[in-house]
Amino acid sequence: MTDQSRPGRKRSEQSRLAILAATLELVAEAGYGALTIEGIAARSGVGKQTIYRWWPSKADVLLDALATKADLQIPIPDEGSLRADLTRFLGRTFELGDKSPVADTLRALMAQAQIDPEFGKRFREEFLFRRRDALGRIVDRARERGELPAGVGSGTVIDVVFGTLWYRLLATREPVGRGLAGELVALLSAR
Amino acid sequence: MTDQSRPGRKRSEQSRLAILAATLELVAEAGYGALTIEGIAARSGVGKQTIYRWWPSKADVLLDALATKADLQIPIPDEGSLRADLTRFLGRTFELGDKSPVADTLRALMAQAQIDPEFGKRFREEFLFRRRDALGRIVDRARERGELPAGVGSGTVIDVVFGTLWYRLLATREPVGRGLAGELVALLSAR
Amino acid sequence: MTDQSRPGRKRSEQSRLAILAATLELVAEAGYGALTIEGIAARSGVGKQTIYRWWPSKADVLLDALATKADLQIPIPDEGSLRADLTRFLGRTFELGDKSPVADTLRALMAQAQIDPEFGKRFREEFLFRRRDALGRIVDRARERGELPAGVGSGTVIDVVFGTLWYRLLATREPVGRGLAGELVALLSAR
Amino acid sequence: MTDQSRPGRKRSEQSRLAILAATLELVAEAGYGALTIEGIAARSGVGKQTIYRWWPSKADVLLDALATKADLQIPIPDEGSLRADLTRFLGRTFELGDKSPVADTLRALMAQAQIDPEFGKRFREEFLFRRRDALGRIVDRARERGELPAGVGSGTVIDVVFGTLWYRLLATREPVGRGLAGELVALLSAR
DNA sequence: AACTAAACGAGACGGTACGTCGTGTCTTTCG
DNA sequence: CGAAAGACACGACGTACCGTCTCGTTTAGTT
Repeated sequence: MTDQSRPGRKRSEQSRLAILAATLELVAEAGYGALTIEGIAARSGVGKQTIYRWWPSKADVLLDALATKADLQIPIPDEGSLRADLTRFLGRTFELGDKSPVADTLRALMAQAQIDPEFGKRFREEFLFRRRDALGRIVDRARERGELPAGVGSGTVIDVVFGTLWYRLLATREPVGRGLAGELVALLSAR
Repeated sequence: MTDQSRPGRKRSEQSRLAILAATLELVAEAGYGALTIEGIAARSGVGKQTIYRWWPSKADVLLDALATKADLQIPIPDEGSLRADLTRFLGRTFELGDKSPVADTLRALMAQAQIDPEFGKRFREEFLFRRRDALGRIVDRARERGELPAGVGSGTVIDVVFGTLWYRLLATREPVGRGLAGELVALLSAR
Repeated sequence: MTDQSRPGRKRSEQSRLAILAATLELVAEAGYGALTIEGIAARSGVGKQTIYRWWPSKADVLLDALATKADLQIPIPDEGSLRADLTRFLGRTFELGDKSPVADTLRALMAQAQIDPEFGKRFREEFLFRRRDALGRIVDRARERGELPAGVGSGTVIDVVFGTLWYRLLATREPVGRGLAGELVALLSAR
Repeated sequence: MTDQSRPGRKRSEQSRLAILAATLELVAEAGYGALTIEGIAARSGVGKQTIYRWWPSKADVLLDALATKADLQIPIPDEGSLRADLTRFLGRTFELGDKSPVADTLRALMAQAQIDPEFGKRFREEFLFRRRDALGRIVDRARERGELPAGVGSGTVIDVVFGTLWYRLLATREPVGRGLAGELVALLSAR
């Protein structure tokens, strides 16, 4: 389909990996604010053009690097109760988000999504909404089982969960510990 | 103390206002990503030095502009019930945050707070934590009245409320309508 | 010897001509300053490598294109007098050099010969010195007939003739009209 | 007039001189083909913008550097005879043009004048035509004294002199020695 | 009234990074 | 195996802003 055999040199996988690796290193070392395309190119031994050819912005490189390194795919548990599913889902999410370099990167991406509208669209569609969909499945099943309080839409439940997580990440910068999972479960369970 | 009468020319209030006005105009016209100190100076007919003299970064100018224009101070209601207090507090908050230019500015500031650690500190202390404190009073009173579910800390309640708001602002970009207030109240009330 | 039947595909005459034609078109359209190998390849529908394979620089392509298009070979007249020979030689030269695209190309080549020493060497040997030799024959015959002023070397006579032509081309950019031939003849004839 | 007192920082003479010096050094070391604005800025410890602010192209920087270093103003002699005036004028010219770095620079400027039409105009008006005017005075006086051959216009005389010099510089690259002056005088004197 | 001191608009300065263009090379596929 | 297509590392381009630094000017106290 997309990989029909075209003439011409093929994209260098080696360069691609070097770019992603260099990007993560640089963000870890000096923060997203100091990340530059020029710097990535220099560190990875690549021409700038090679970066511009394949990614529309440095935030996209970073998102790609994050996705390639940390497998962001979180399995959707199905254990028969909201309590169990949510605990497991959040536990897995915390595991990722608590690693400081991953947390820093997520912060930077969410920030850049606000400042660069084009990237914002991609970030929402390729990252945020996928996570929403995953949680959505869990919530839908819980609703069918009658585990959710009436008067609170499924969308809102999802917003509350991710909202709290992101708020801790962005605003209070407290580690999103184990306790939070229990509190959210308590709050969201029908009583 | 600080404002002891010193010799020399006084700070020009006219320049200050021109800078803040120009800043808001420019953000409204082309977005925060296109905001530059150079542009603010040109638009407001001011030397760049005058901006650097009084604000540490362009985000600080913007925060100042926002505070000067929209009164961000939200009164802390005390109507005797969590339901009433929260509804009123959120209603007042939505009023502000639903005006698109204000929402855009808040998004930009939260974004910049992630990217520029120095500004992040100021933004948290001078803006985010003040809002938290206001809501904290409401929550504390509700707790005393036993209106809150057990097993959920006051901090978490606050995180849930603001988290949901910010998440809608930053991630889903849905208008934070009236309905949300009711849903949050329902969720947070002891049952 | 050199054209022994070698294995492999033969050089494509079609590509060669397309390259030369494209080169002349591009110079005519936007000037030598805007001429690029990349542009020639694109215009002629040829891979860049094909150009690099057969010419050492874009100036060489242009020189080749000029030689292929305008026959630069000027016959050496022998009419028995310096006056007649020189008039005829210069007339034929002017015919060529007054066509604006040819003049522009010559200017560009002489310029590039100054900037790129490698090409300079080739340009001198393959173009400039051949023209010198042609005029040299005329001058030598005139000298034998005693038509040249004493005290002026043959080399200088040639330098004066070509120097004046090139100077008009490069510096004053005046059309090298008919009159000039007469004046040069007058100046160079023994009196 | 032009130097009316304007607000703002003044142009830095130190930077200007550093730029001109660096330019000459770089041309001398690696040739005009390797001269870059970037290189000049680096060598002179100046920002690129400072160069772009004051000169329209690197050739203009070089022309300025040449004019500042070697005083290109050649005095117009008036000794009463074409022979004496011309000998002196050419002698002074040779002195300059025989210094290899000056010769190389002149070659490069004349070349660039062909490739960049904008610079070409400036080079002709600010350099070539001034030299022509100087020689023009000498020729005019000679004409009044009847020292020039009839049938050869003053403009052509000038073209012959400068043409021969430039041709030697650009094409044969022979040193323009003393002998040439004598031969030109012989050729141009009425007989 | 003279003096001092700070803030002001203007704008040049040394820098850094941008995103683009062209170079010359290398790799792949096709004829 | 030549030739198209096109990716690659590299280097320079010319521009935009950064934050700093003079300038000459204006405005307030302080002597």
